[in-house]
Amino acid sequence: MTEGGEYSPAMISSDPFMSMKKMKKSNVHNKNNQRRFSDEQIKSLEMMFESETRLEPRKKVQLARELGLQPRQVAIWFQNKRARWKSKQLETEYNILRQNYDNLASQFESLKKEKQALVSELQRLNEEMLHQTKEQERQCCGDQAVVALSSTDHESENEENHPRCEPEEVRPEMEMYDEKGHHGVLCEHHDHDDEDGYNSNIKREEYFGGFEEEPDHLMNIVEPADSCLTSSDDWRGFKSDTSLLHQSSSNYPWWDFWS
DNA sequence: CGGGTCCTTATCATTACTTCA
DNA sequence: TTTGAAGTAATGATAAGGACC
Repeated sequence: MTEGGEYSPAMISSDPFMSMKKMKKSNVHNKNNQRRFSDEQIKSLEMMFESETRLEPRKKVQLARELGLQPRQVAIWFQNKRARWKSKQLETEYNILRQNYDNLASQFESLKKEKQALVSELQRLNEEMLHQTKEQERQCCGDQAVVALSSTDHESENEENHPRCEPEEVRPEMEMYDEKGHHGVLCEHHDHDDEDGYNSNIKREEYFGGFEEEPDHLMNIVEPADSCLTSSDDWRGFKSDTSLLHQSSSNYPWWDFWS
């Protein structure tokens, strides 16, 4: 079609199946026979749109008269503007949410690593402390060891006749708390002895179990959320749900997953 | 309830611009 | 460097269907 709004020969001959309706449809121009509005017209329309995205009929007619357009054209311009503005808004909001998500995922990863490092450090310190306890027991109970080993009633030992425990000043150091605040006191268990006759007084599996099992335990809990957070497929399917955010941030601290 | 108006959404046709051989 | 075809984004307009009066 030509700029002047006439049916071009190419239009008619190149597509014989094009309906008259469609030919007419693409042939509507304003009174100046321009297909696109002038910069001045666009500027005025934009300004009006900024102040109100919907035009009152009276204003529409007035604006159309000022710009030399049909009221219908102004209405259509506003319709298109609203629709396209809306989709742009959606895109912008999506990008913002996406950026927020990326930041959170990144923070989550660093915290996860930091937490893992702290757990390892805690485990190392526990083992070191255990070692020190053994050393102290060896030193302070060395003389009694002979007596203890010579006893024939080894199985019937109980708390009362078991004075070989740590000196008082050591006990507080043996008290431990895991991440949940569960209290673990070394030397409270006397369930079994080590092969070398030394009662470790600790069920290591019980005390460290939480830590040793932790990777799997943690993964069982964290991974689904993790994969959900990092999977682009899931992301695409993710519905923005602010109640979820509120739940996780206020009612249900996310760090509880880690304990 | 039917008609008119306006809206949203999807789509079309055209223009202007960019890319690339 | 120039040029023309192909691709693409922007834009003005229409149609369908729904909501409201």
